[in-house]
Amino acid sequence: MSTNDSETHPPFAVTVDLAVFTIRDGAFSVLLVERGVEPYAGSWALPGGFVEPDEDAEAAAWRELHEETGVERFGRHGGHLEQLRTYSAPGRDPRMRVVSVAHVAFAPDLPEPHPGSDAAGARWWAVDDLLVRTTDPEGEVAADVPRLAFDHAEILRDAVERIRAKLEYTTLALEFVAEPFTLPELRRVYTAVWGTAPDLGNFRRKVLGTDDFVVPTETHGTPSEAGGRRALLYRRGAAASISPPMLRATG
Amino acid sequence: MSTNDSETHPPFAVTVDLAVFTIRDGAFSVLLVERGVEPYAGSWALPGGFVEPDEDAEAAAWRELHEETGVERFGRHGGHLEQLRTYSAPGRDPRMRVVSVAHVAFAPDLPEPHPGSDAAGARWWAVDDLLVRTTDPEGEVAADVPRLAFDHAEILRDAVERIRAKLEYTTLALEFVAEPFTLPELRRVYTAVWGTAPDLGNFRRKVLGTDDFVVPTETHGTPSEAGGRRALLYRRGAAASISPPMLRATG
DNA sequence: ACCTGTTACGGTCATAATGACTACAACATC
DNA sequence: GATGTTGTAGTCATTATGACCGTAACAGGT
Repeated sequence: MSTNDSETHPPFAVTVDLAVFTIRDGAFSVLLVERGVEPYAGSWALPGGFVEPDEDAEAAAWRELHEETGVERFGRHGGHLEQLRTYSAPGRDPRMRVVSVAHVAFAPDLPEPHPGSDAAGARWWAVDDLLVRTTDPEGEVAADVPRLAFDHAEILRDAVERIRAKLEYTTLALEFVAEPFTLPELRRVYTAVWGTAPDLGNFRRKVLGTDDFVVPTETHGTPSEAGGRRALLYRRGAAASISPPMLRATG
Repeated sequence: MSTNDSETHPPFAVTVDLAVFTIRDGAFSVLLVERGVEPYAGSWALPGGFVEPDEDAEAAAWRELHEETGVERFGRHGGHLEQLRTYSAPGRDPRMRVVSVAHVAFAPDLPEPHPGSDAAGARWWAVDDLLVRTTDPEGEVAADVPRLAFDHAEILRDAVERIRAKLEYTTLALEFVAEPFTLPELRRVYTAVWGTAPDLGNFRRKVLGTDDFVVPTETHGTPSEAGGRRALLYRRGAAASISPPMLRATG
């Protein structure tokens, strides 16, 4: 703000919306709440709420995340929250003029959420199903997969694309796994988010070749139910970016 | 927004701020306005203003851009405007609670701006000077280089980094030049924005090797004052991304 | 103890892309 | 026509990638 100080400044409500992601049973999943009040009562939407007078948008996002999922600020379990972008179309909320600062958050397999005060329900949904439902008119998904309220389908699309892109050139995939973790576990993050599995050997070479991406431990993981050799355990390294980037399937 | 509908929603003012960039005399430059009213009267700031009830943030950004610079929506001269991020710290404006949706815009060498209604002045500043002034306590710059009002120094830093990064993997550099243009002209964009000059031959190889980045014409440019061979003229191609990216100096 | 299926790990090899150069062509000016 | 400047084209070693393959380590059954 800088000019027009003496003019009227129309009042807005400012909210935050959250696209909270995790990997559940190998599926890239997002948290939705079932709205208990109008508008869109009974519909599913991204969790969110109003920004309070004494907090900025990110603090509000953390607070809402806690209220909706019981998640504290992520500890050594990993996890990440960042601003996505702001949605401000005049008609996006039928009640009044609402500007929403959308955020993206994700963490390793989070607990089942418990609905907030005025939400009728809360659960994880597979991202792919939601995207098919909201994009493809006659996509093949389970009948109970919902459409999203407000402009949340657009927010979800943007959030997913942001995460898919950021996996390429940052180490954010680390925030999807709990320490300690194995390389195959980390690879499963990329597989779930991108929908395609990076080559096993090449993935190892890239991750281990990037300085301080992961830090090896001395111990080995527990054998998976399917048997097989036990993988070495790693911890998150301090590196934040990958260069050159690890690109998704070329096509 | 989704939950807590029945609670109070504190009123906010919503503004847009613009970081408008261009290349002037080979220097990466940003537009600032001198504030004519309190707070920060006499200080320099990014142009901006309040969002009106019937427009979204991007429309408000276009409107403010026009009011401040006289620039219409960019025509065949190139140019680009996109949302950067939203700044919402409680104390960022001393008068009241203001949330600002910052935008980044740029275009080929724009005309001299004419100050808006309640701005005392408006002019282009070299980005490097401003960054030195606001970052390095005792940096070596001309004495008249200002500090920025509000949190605009932070916004400027974020905007600059966004543009520098986007030049690597998109064709946005094209929006800094007017058609038709020569490859050396296009290279000067990268040189100005990054502060380092990409190798001449390698730059050619990359640009010409990227499908539909630029489209050659039949004619040649005018000889520069320093003489030398006349470069071939090109037009902007339809390609939007560069892959693999063109990276800045490795160090 | 041995076989079998499964998973992790460590390599190879051709190909693509890059960084650093060098040689040459086309202009202006003296 | 000599000289300086700038654009264009090509070389070559190095790096990174994609697509493999072979082997090691484990579980479970026979």
